[in-house]
Amino acid sequence: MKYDLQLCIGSRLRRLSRIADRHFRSKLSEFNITENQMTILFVLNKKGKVEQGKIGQTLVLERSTVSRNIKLLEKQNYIKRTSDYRPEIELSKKGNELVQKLIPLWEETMDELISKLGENGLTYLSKLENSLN
Amino acid sequence: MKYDLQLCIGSRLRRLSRIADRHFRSKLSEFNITENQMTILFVLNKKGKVEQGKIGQTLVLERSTVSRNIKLLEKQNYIKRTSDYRPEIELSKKGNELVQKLIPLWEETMDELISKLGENGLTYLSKLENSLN
DNA sequence: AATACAATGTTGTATATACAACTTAAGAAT
DNA sequence: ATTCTTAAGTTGTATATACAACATTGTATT
Repeated sequence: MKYDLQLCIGSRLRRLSRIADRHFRSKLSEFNITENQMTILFVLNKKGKVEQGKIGQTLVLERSTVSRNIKLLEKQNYIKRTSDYRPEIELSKKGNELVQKLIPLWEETMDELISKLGENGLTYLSKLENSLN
Repeated sequence: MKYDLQLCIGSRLRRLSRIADRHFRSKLSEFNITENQMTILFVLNKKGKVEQGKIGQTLVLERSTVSRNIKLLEKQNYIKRTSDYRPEIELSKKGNELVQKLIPLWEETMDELISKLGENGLTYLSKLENSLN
């Protein structure tokens, strides 16, 4: 083999994302949401009322993934949607309150991860993102 | 917020792994296996007959994930297992033949990705791995 | 050897994701 | 305005993963 198996870029990136997710998830156990749902709530917090598709566009998520997550978040009354088709989504009051609780936890996790990654870690991550598209 | 949402390390690593996976997957459409199963086959190709747990250890995969993948690979007769409990796994003849076909495709994909990542990309990835644990 | 504990494997449940098929609406072209 | 095309949303199916519960087997202690 030209490269060693351990070099497999796919397998390694998958592993890295599992590690990072574990950090975030450990802070979310008391809330009934996932890491992914957290980032969706943050998008809504930042952008206000947006079309559903805009969320996927921001986070580069599949339409189906967004669709299902929206449904899960709505079930817990964290978001509101306007029309039936091509709805606009926004945080509910309850969702807003949740976001206020989540932000410090997310920041703690980011602090943890950044301290692990070191000063240059974020730069490396950005460089990977810039080249991989 | 202390950090910008777009900086979320979890969300970004998830996205990167999706991108890399897409590259590998596009080469796998004619075979009935996934990226993850491919790496498992490669582990078996490299290590020969191993305990199932060793696979998870090598790739840092959950026991349940390995268990289910083994089952899927066995269903297609790509691997053989010895005993019933705590089995030893190895490639079948058919599995070996598949691996021989997969290796060049995997290498092509690695070439693609490495050319995108640039010379330093792999170094950055390694640094991320070394710091994130 | 018998018991207790630890490691390993399996299975159930829930979400993440890909991809395809389908539905519905919006916009363009006439 | 009607028709056509395209974009967006939903849903079905399959795997990836986490986590918990459970089963099985090895190992250590006595």
